[in-house]
Amino acid sequence: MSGISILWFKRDLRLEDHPALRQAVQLGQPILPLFIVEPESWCSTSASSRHYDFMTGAIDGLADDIAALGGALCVRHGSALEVLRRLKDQFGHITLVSHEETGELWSYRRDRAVAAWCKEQSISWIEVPQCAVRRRLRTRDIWQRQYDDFMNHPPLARPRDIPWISCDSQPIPKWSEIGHAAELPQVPICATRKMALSRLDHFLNQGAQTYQADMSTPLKAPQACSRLSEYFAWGVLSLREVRARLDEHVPPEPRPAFARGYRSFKARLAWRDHFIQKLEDQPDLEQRSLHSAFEGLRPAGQYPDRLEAFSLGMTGVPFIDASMRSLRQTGWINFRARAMLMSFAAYNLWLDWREAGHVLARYFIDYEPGIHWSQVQMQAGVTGMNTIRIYNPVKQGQDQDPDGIFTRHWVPELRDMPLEFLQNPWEAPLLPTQYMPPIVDIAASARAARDIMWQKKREIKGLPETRNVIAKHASRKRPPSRRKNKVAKPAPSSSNQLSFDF
DNA sequence: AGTGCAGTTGACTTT
DNA sequence: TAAAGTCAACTGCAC
Repeated sequence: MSGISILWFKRDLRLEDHPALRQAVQLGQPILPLFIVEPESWCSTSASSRHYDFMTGAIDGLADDIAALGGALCVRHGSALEVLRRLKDQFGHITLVSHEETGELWSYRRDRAVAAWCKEQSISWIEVPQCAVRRRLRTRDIWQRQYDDFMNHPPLARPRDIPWISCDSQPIPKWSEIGHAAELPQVPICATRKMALSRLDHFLNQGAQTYQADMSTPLKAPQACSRLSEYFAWGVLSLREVRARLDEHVPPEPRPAFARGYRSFKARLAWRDHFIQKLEDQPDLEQRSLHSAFEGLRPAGQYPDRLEAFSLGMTGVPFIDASMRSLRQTGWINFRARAMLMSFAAYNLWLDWREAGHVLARYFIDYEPGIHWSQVQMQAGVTGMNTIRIYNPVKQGQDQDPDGIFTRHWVPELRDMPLEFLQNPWEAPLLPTQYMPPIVDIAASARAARDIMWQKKREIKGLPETRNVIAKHASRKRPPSRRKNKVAKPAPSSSNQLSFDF
């Protein structure tokens, strides 16, 4: 039987270390490389023009790489099922090969529809994992071993002599023709593999040295962090390639700081798959609280003015506004600031986690559904298994931006505010005239949120659902915190004896 | 060189 | 990846 293999690219836009490509080559049939611009994807509430621009750039890069090997990427626009139907009509016998996607709910449903269609048409669809996340994971107990097994396998070399075939391609639509969300400020985007590799080099030789010290400082984090997340999100770079490079790289000056940076970074790579696995195990993670007790706690649509102020960085809380404006303008901010922003939205502003989560998703150029919704739920305290962490934006500002340079840069209204009151200008003897008063009382709102959240936590303690969530999703690495041994007290020296310690 | 005391530090617990 | 509270040990200082 003479058929073709369709290599369906999704969020795996590369040829290096590409398990699905390897699989397609092994089938021995001509390979049609395909990417589908799916309208459903781009009318998602989480989607934004900056993701689209990045995807477009990555597609261009992939098309160039395929062209360099004598092939041509076929780009089609439309629903995946429709596009695949037409290709089936055109080519007759097809085999579908792709990576196992862990994405938003619409993509889960689309994959189920495609799978059903394949079954009905007797088409074989081979899905291969491209990271350590596993479909139908039975237990979290084996997670660590499974992660190591995958990551310790050497990256797959790009196959030689790929038997490409091609068919006519469609132009990629403009964002205005396909997107729903309002256009955001333009951010500089370079989605090429070349840029990804140059950032990796920079991290290996420079960033790693100050990674741990600077990653939470908004002013220094952009240089100290790897800045590879957006490439991971679209699969321009694989985690395994990066992990391999880390392991073989010799620091320029072997110093403990580099070793610490590498170790810490590697741990974060592992956390990535750990969080994506949660979405794999719970495909509606973006819509439903992991623990049902927290559903309906903060009704959506309750505070449209607060949501708007949050989105624009106009809350009157300096470090929140500085972080939000910076994120909105650049598409990236360090992890700690992300956590703080979500905490502020969920606790101080008491916004529904989905509403705030959508705003952040659209801003993050590196939006990755599995990490994002796991993190949003965790920071909003609705998983039923993580502790409640309420950030104090005044304290965070003082700790993370001690000189106030970052805050003043993004909130120029406070240019002349003395450092002492920069993070809490409402307490200054001379109130700012340009800058708005805070839209909520930070201390009062945090206290109210804390009381409600801990009350809920007490209510659900030990319930079957609570146990189930922990069994299904909790990390097994650390056993439940045990009381540490107290330092043995020295025997109380009975007054004057034995005290001749000259 | 000890005693009493206020203030600080750090480890640990609670929310 | 939090912040606030508790408690005991420690520090500096006056006497």
